[in-house]
Amino acid sequence: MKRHQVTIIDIAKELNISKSTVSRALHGHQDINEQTKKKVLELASRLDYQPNLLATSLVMSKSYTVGMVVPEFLTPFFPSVIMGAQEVMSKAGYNVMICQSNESYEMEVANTKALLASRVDGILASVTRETRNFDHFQALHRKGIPVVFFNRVCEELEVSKVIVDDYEGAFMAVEHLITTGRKRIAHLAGPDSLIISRRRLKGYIDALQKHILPVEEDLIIQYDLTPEKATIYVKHLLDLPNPPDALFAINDPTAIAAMLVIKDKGLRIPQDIAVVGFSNDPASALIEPGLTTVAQPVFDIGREAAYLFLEQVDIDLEEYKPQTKVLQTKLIVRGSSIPHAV
Amino acid sequence: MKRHQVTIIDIAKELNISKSTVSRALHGHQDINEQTKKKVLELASRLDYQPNLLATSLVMSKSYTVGMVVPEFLTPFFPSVIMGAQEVMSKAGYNVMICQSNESYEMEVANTKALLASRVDGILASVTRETRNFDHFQALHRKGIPVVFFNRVCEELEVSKVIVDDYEGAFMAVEHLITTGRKRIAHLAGPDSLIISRRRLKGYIDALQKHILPVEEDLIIQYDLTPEKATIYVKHLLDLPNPPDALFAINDPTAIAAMLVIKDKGLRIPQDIAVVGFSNDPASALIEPGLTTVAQPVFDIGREAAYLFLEQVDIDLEEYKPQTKVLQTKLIVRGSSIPHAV
DNA sequence: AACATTCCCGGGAATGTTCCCGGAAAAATA
DNA sequence: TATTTTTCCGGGAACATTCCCGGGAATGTT
Repeated sequence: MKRHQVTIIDIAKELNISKSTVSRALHGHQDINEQTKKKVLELASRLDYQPNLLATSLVMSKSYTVGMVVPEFLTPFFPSVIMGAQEVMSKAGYNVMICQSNESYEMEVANTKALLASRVDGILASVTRETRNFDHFQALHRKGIPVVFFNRVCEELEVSKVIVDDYEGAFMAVEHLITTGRKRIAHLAGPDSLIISRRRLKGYIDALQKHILPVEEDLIIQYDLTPEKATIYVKHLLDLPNPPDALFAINDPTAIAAMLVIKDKGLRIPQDIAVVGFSNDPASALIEPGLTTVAQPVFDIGREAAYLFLEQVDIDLEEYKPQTKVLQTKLIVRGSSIPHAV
Repeated sequence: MKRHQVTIIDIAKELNISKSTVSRALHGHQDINEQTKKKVLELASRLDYQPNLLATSLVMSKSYTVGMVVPEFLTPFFPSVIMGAQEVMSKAGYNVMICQSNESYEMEVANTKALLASRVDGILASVTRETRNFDHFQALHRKGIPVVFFNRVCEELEVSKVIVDDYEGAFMAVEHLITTGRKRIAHLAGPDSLIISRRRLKGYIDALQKHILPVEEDLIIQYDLTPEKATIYVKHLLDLPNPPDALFAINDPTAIAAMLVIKDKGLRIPQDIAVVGFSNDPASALIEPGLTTVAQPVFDIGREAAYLFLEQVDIDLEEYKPQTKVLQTKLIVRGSSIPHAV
C-alpha cells in the first residue's frame, strides 16, 4: 500500500511528542517517563515499526554487520565455518553479510568493495585460489577496518588469522600411509599461492624424510584445484611406468575425484593404491571405501575468527596486536587406506 | 589510521568546489565540465573514495540489495540456487544478502526483521520445515516489499513463486519403481506444512493408483526431515512383518540415510530393496550403488526467482500480478533402483 | 519562602548522499 | 551591442536517526 515505512517521526506526530522522546523510549534511556514510554512502545508495535538501520549506521558510523567472503560454498566446508562465525556474531549483536567469490579474484575484489560501500565494521575472509594480490584487503586495513583471515590466509598482511595445523595434519596423514606399508606416495597439491598448499606439502615432504623415503618430483603435482584437472593428473600418475601405491590429496573433493578415476581404471582401493584426503567432508564417509582424511574443526574456525574480530573492533587498530590461532586437526582412518577399516 | 572514510565533501573541499559538483562528476551527469569531472575522478581514485551506500540508500529509499533467506546451506541445493540468483542479480546491479535460518522458525523471523531493518528492496525466500505461520512475510508484502518464494513456498500468500514440478517428479520416480517390478513401495515424506511434501506425496499416491497398487498407510511415513528421525523410521519399515521392496524418499539426504541403514542391516540394494531420492545432490552419484533420483534445475530456480523479483521491483505492487513458475524435473536412474545401472 | 535538585522533554546539529532550483558566466544569436 | 541561450556551479532541503544542550515543571531541601 504505502510506499513509506513507519519512522519515529510518524510515531512522534501521532503522539504529539518529539522524535527525541520517541528515540529515548525505544532505547530505554533514563530520561523518559514510564507513561510515555509505554505509549510509544505500544504504538510502535501496533504500527509494526522497524528501525531504519541505514540511518542508525550512518549517524553512528557503525553498522553492526561484518562481511564474510568465501571462495565457494557448494562444499560444506565454508558453510560450516560461516555457521560457526554467525553463532558468536549474532550473540554479540552483529549481522553477517555473506559473499561468495566463486574462486574468482575479480569477484573477490568486487565483494570487498561492496562490503566497504555498505560500511561493514569488519571482514572475515578466505581468499580464492587465484588471489595473489592483496591490495584490496590492505586498503581495508588501512582504512581502519578489521580484517580476519581464516583457512586460506594472506601471510604478508599483519592481521589476525585462524588456521588449522596443516603441516601437522599432512604429516600425520603421510606418516599413517608410511607406517601401513606404502613406499611410493604421490601428493596432489594446490597452487603455490595458497599457504595451505605449501604447508601441507611441507608436512608431506618431512614425513617422507623422517622415514627415509625419497622425495620424487614427479610424484608431486601442484594444480589449480579444479575438478577436471584433478582427474587428468590422477590418470597421469596411474599411467606412470612406476605408479604410486598411495595418494595424498590436498582436500577431499580432490581425493574423491581421484578415487573415481582409480575405480574407473579397475584398480582396488586400498589394495592397489591407498588414498587420503583432507577436511573430512560428509561425502568422505559416504563413498566406498570410506575416505581416510584429516578432519578440521570447521565450526571452531568460524567461531575463532569471530572472536578475533570482536577483540579488535571498537579499539584503535594501532594498539591491536594481530594474533594467529592454530587449531588442531585429527586423522580419521577409513577404508581407503586400510582394508576392512570402517 | 584515520577513523573517517573519504566522503564527497572531502573531495569538494580539496578541490574548492561544492559537493553537488562532486556528486555530478561521479555520476556522469550532464551539467558538468569535462575538466572538473576529470579532476574529481582523479582525486577520488587517488584517495580511494568509496561511496557510502548507507547514505545513498537513505536518500534514495532504495538499497539495491535483496535478501535471500534459506533454511540451510550445508547441502549444495540452496547454495546452487543462491548462485543462480546472484548471477542475474549482480548483472542487474543488485547485491544479495544471504541469511540462513538453520531450519528454525524463530531465526527465519529474525532474519526477515534484520533484512527489513537493512531496508532491502525485496526478499527471496524458502521457508523452514517448522514454518506454519507466514505473518512475517505477509508484513513485508504489506509494506510494499516484493517477496518471491522458491522451492519451499507458502501457498496462501499472493506473491510470485518458483517451484519444480514435484508432483510430476514424484510420479515419474514411483512409476519407474513400479515398472521395474516393485510391488510394495514405501514413502518417506516430509511434514504436511511443506507443500513439496504434499505434492510429492500426491505424485506417489497417484502413480500407485494408476498401476492399481494399494496405497498402504503404514508404508507412508511423514517426518520432520531430521537425519536422526530418518534412520529410526527406515529401521521401523525394515522391521515390518511385510517389509517394503522399495523406498521413495522426499529428498537425497533422507534417501542416503536410508541406504546406510539398509546396508548396515545387510540387505542388498536394489535386489532386496530399491531406493529413490529427490534433488540429485552430488553425493547421490558418489554413494554405492548410485542413487536413482529426481534432478531439479537448481541454478534456474535461483535465476527465475531473481527474474520474478526484477519484474516487480520499481513498479506499484498493486498493479503486479503474481506469477508461479514451474520448472521441470528429470529422473536420473542409477544403481539403487536397477542392478548394474551406472 | 527561597533555593537546589531531579525529572522530562523539545530543538537542533550531524551523518553522507541526491536532487531540485536559481543564478552567474560564457557563448550564441539577433 | 543587446538579448537570448547554453553551460556550469553552489545552496539547501530531504532521508531517519542519535545525541547533546538547554530549559520548564515538579519535587526536595534549608
